[in-house]
This record gives sequence, structure tokens and C-alpha cells, in this order.
Amino acid sequence: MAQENSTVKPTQAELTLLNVLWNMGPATVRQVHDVVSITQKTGYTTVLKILQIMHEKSLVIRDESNRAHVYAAANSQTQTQSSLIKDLISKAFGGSTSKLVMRAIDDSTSEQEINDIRQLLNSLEK
Amino acid sequence: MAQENSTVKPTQAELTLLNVLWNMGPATVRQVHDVVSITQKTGYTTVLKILQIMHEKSLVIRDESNRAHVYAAANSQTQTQSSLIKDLISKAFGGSTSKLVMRAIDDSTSEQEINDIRQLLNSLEK
DNA sequence: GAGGAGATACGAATTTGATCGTATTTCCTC
DNA sequence: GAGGAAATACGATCAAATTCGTATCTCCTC
Repeated sequence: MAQENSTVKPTQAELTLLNVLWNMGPATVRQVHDVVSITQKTGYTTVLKILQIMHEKSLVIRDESNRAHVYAAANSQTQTQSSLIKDLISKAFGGSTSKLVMRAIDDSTSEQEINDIRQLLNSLEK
Repeated sequence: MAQENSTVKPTQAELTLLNVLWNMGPATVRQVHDVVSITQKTGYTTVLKILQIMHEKSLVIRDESNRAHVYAAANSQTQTQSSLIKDLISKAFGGSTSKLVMRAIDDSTSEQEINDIRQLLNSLEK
């Protein structure tokens, strides 16, 4: 069986592009580059190349029916976030989700964040 | 001012060795290698080299008073975990800690984990 | 103090990620 | 259908991470 999507961990640069795609929805290389260029000095062909590599890895799908290919994230943001968290938990938290949660909560500094988490917890308690 | 410890993100291989050092406490290359060898087929000089690089990066400190140098993690496991979480939150959760916490909780499958987290939350509510 | 076990130091090869220049292709527009 | 703008494809370069072979050093033991 081929490599499952959920097991592929995007690299730093790939994650940057995925964030753009999740925000914009399906987009051409130019559209992605335009957005990325706002915060980074990345060349057009660099974005193109990374998207091509991501396509090989099945991190994105693409519609080639038009001259300018349209790329879209292959996996949802939620799926990817889960995958990244799982990876971090296994490598740095001895596989313990609760340890990660504890650490994240302990580190929370912003009042807003603390309130958000508290609310989240309340809703869990039903 | 020099590079602060908390901003250095250990690589995959480095994190593996740090986990060993956190578990064992200060240890020689041979001791670290013995532990790592149980689960991986990593050569002795590879472990040595990585520890040397980590020393250059100040990820570990070492005691050179004996022939076999004794290495120890420069930062606590907690500090490093915080640093890694912070990095993940900024890159994959739009900077929102609560989003990461929510995702981690949603992903929890083990009954034990869920209980641990619930207990953690209860203690927070005082 | 010679020999050798066992340690560190050093340098090179390999792999992967990231970047970009250049070549090539495609498709309007006149 | 020729020209050119704009896209993709391709390949090379560069840096960082990982790995390990070999050289060198250190210190115990006889």
C-alpha cells in the first residue's frame, strides 16, 4: 500500500504554503506567491517548485485543466494539525497528550487565551 | 547579546539524545549510545558527533574533567517542550494556544488520557 | 615506557530542504 | 501563424542534518 496522506509531515516551507491554501481555498501558483510575497521575499519559481514537490508527495492536489494549474491542500487543516501534534507528542512528550496539554496551558500568558481555554473546558464538562 | 537558549530548536536527532539525557541525567557518549542503540542502529561516532554539535549550539553542557566527557542537557525538558509547542502553535495554529489545546483534546482517544486531562482541568478550576 | 583499549577530533559523503535561473511550453492577440 | 506574455518543467546550487570512517590522543597495565 502506498504512503498514506496522514503520515506525511509537511516541512516548514510546505506548511507555509498549506496555510495560504487553507485560507484562500484552491489557488494558482501566482495567487499563492502573491500572498507569500507579502511577508517573505520568496521567488515565484520557488513557490512553484515547492508546490510541485508537494504534489509528488500528495500534500496537495492540482487541477491541470487550465494553463495555470490550480492547487488545493490535499488534507484538511484539522487533519494536518492533528498529525503535527501527534508527531510532537511522540517525540517530545513521551506520547502523553495530557502532558502536552498541561504544558500548553501552563505556558499560556494572554488573558484571552486563558479565557478561551477555560470556556473550552467548560463546554467539555457539558 | 548571544543566542538565547530558549530560541534554539533541537533537530530530530538532537531531541532523541536530549530525551536520553533527561532520563538518565548527565552521561557519557558511551552511556547515551548504549541507550540509543536499543531502539536504533546508530553508530557510536554518530552519537558523539551530534553531541559535539549540540555542545557548539549550547544545547548541552559537558564536563571535560575526565577522559570520557560527561554531557548534560543545557535546558530543562520543560523549557524545551515549551519552546517546541510555541513553535508549533505559531506555524500551524495561527498563534492560538487554545486551538492547539482543543485539537489535542479532540484527538485524545485513550480513556486514560482523557481522565488525566479531566483531572488536570479540575485542578485548574481549583 | 610499550602496547592497547577506548576516548575524542576531524573530515568527508549522503540526504533532504529550499531557492532560483534558464529552458521550454502554451495560448492569446494581431 | 508570428510574437510575446506568462505558465510549467528542469536542473543546479547551497545549506543543514545525519552518518560514519579514520586519525589522533589519553591513560591504564604490565
